[in-house]
Amino acid sequence: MDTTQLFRGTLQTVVLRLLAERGRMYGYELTQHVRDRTDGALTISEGALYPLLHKLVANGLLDVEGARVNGRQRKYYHVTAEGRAAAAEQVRAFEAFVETMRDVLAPAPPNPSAA
Amino acid sequence: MDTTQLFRGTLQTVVLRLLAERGRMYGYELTQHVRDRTDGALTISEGALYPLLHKLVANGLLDVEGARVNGRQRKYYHVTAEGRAAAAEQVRAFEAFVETMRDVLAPAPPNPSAA
DNA sequence: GCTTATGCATCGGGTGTCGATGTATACTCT
DNA sequence: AGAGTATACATCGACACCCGATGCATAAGC
Repeated sequence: MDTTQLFRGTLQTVVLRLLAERGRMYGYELTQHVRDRTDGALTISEGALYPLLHKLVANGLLDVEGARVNGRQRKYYHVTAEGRAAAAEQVRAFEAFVETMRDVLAPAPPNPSAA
Repeated sequence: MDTTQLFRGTLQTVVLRLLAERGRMYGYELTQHVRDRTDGALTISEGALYPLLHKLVANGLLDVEGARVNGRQRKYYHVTAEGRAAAAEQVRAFEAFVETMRDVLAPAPPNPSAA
């Protein structure tokens, strides 16, 4: 089956979080880093990443900085203050989501007698 | 923001798991049960639920059983053997997904020196 | 008799993602 | 010199999943 479906809506959180943690990264680096860090469990497709990066810049969550390294073009991204706040909030939202999911998927709910 | 986006791709897992746990339920009951169990954090829209139930039946993961209670029509669903296996697998997949997410979202990864 | 709750259902549209495709430069191997 | 691979950007068509609106029908409450 496809685990992929679950990652839907997570990409933005991942990108913001990684950039918040690591200061600045460029697109290709993001794909490689995530692939390595998850042992291939999560791979960011370029078709999803680049449009997202553009959108995040347009929304003021990221800033871009062009560069040229070893003759190759790069675009370094880093989070804005707003982006950093968004990252934190989305990580929190993810934790809440997991919590909710566990409540639903739990084998048996505890008796809701008292508070 | 919308926490809703995260639940994408989770609905099938939720439905299968609940039915595997509780034996049999009907559509409306599923929506109410999930709403109550999560204190409103997760609400299953009918526009998402009914097509899914039909699909799961078509795929052999669920069986249907028509009924009439208090003059009102109901359709009880219960998991097949295949559905039960799928439920277990999808819950496992969800746990793996969460695990992967934590690896990515973790503040700092441990040094990957030894096993 | 209107509204609310129960209970089923479909359908149009939006959104996020994949996969394919395209461009360009640098390195490696033969 | 030419082919293949890695690096690095980007777009675009198609698909899957879901929401919100809408519809039908019965029962209960006001």
